[in-house]
Amino acid sequence: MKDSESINCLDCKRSAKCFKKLIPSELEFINQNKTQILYRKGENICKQGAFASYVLYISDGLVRLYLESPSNKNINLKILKTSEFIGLSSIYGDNIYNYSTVALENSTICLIEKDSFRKLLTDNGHFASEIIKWYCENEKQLFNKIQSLNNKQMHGRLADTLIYLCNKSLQEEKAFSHLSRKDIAEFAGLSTESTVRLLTELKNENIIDITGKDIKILNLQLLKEISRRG
Amino acid sequence: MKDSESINCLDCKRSAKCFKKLIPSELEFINQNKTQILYRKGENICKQGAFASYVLYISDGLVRLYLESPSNKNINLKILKTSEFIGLSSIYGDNIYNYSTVALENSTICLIEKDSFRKLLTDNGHFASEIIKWYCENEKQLFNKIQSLNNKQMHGRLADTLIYLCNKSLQEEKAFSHLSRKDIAEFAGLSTESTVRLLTELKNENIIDITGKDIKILNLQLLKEISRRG
DNA sequence: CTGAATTATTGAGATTGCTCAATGGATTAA
DNA sequence: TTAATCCATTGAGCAATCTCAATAATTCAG
Repeated sequence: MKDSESINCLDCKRSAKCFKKLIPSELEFINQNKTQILYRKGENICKQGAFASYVLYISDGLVRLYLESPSNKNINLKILKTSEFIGLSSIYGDNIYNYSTVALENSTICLIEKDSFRKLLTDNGHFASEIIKWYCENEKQLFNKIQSLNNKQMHGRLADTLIYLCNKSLQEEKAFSHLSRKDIAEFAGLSTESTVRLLTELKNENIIDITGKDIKILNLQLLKEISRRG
Repeated sequence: MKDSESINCLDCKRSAKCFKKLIPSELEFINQNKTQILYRKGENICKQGAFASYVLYISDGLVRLYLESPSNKNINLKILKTSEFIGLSSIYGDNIYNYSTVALENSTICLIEKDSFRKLLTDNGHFASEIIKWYCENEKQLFNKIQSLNNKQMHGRLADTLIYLCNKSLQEEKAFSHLSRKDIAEFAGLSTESTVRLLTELKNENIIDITGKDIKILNLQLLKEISRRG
């Protein structure tokens, strides 16, 4: 978090690819219909089930997205970074968020009026197409998650999680420093205890290196093999 | 399947809501860039991993959509009916299908050139918005699936599956008559044997009624309670 | 109609991964 | 610094669910 002063969308240096498809008047329109808010580390940016009036855009920050369940057993779906959207899935349909998000570090979020966002979608097919690209990629990730949860046992699931969390862009964000063992477990769909046990195992086999909270993959090939075998 | 003669899109009586957003010249454009194919019961309409050049549209039929895994353990995601799309998630991104589909009964499928479909999306924001509506609904379903698989045990998962498969529109299609116990199990993410045992249990408790392949819910309230409790 | 093949059902034992409990380490507040 | 709290780790037992095997029922081809 560098500043909390509201940036004009036309000057925004952290704008997503889709915004490049807008003409100046449309960008100005968004600018008129957005608010910028600073969320502090640990604060919920949106809550599953809550009324969704805005599409959220991460102007600067790091966010964990997860599904809640009545049984108090959550599932982490992804870590979102600067220039990513939250809540695109609530543009149409029920007017509620389908998931919760929490700020992993202080984050500046742009709240864009949903109605305004919709107007841009209908007015500008190029903009809408970029959003559809996002949905395509997003769905692929959800399919991966489903396959991981349904077809793999502990080892495979944790391997999938580690491969995801160690990807280059999350490494840059030092994602692990913001995640507890419980968080990692909730990515893999495991109990915290099982996760700890497996992590120790992987460390002893020199497949990963653990330094404090940080985890580094030493043998990616082998980890991928574990993921593949399930 | 009533006929296999290619219908002109402008005359199509089974067109999805999004097509209503197209102007006649755009409909004609689709008409020029589509082919219609009859798939017989049991045939694969698309295969996960295969090259995806078309967006598929069910002109008339019933289709099961599932994810495959190397371990030969599949997951059924949904049953698609007349006027629904297959493969919308492959419009952008890798040029491959992310899932497989199989015809549950003889089905007439329209294959629409992907490039043409994309052109309509960029040209017509209202059309694109309808597709985005589809994605929103679709994502919600996937979240439900993830929550069901990750947070619930056998009873809750099977309850979810039965509630889904017994919904009014699938009832009309006699979905169960096309599904084996294994298919039901792969909806719930259970082994076939566990599924059979649980079904018998539910029948003995008069929560469902089993007549041949058909299953009817007798006590929806209780089934929902089982789903809720997980 | 009849055997062959597939699908459904049931039982018993094996396995996976969870829960609970205890302990140690780290971080925070005063 | 010292509690107090929270998080991480480890062990042991237990519960959920799968796998394997045997049998019954159904469907299908000729």
